[in-house]
Amino acid sequence: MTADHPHTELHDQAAERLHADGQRYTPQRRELVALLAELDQPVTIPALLERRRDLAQSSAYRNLAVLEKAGVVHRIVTTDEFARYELTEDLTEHHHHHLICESCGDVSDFTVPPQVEADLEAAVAAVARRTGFQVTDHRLDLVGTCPRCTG
Amino acid sequence: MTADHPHTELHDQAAERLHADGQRYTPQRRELVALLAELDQPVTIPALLERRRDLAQSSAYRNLAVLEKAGVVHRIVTTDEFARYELTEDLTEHHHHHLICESCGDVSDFTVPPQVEADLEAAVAAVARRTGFQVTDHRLDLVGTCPRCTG
DNA sequence: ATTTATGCAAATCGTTTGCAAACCT
DNA sequence: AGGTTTGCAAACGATTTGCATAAAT
Repeated sequence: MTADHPHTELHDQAAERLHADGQRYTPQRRELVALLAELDQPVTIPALLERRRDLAQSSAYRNLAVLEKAGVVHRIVTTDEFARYELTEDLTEHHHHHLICESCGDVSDFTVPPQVEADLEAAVAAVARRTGFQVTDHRLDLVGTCPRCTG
Repeated sequence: MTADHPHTELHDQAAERLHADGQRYTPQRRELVALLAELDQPVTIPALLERRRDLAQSSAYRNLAVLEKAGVVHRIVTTDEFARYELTEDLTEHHHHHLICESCGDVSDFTVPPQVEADLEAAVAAVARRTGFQVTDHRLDLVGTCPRCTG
């Protein structure tokens, strides 16, 4: 992070959520949050470790689990063997969905028009009502081939 | 399977797709397809093995991979540690989405009204055009708690 | 006969965990 | 001091793979 702390609010919120969950916002956890904010795309743990060689693998796994439980990060499982992490939507204030590349495993974000999103929400609510399922999250993933892999 | 073969067409299609992929429709593969048709819900491999004790674990993994590559089954990865398999949509002729229970890991199917689905398709096509991403599949998952786990 | 499928047991690899040292407060 | 976090190395567990046997063509 640079000297003028562009993500102060982000870190404050992260700290608050961790404390609410009885956890500390340690330097390493802060570093993980900063890194995720910087990368702005769901990232695998190996990729995180490559970026920050000072992070111990086991601590990264443990801390991301802690951050997930506190609602600071979101864990995404795609079709490949790696889990990916990103900041939760309400921290980035950016509701979005995922483009999953079957070829390289890369995940990027996209949004749909508010109108479609609203219809989707309504349909989701209807399903919830009908089935008795308590919906906490909806995910719209597009699976296919990213431009880089298409060639 | 019963004597009057209620799923003849299903097996014919499965056989055709495997052959198109240079693979055989062996008895064990047929059994897996029959089992998936019967269960009518995405199932983990341990669950399949429990139902059919005669299936070797490694063969189940291998054959489901073969069936997936041939486009007969679809592999679903949720947040828990097990992958789940179901017949592909165009074999069951039933476009649907998934309700994923965070508590018990169970996955069930649901559909949205045709209108919403159509809007969704259109939005997806627009995203594809805009991003250059080649979309082969879209998935709408609702994550939450199923009625059984709600109590 | 030759290729392909199967089953067992062993290997693989992302992730988790035990434990001792370092770090808070 | 008392509890938490960290890092290393070892353990775990779903999935994959090597290899010898069985089946299919």
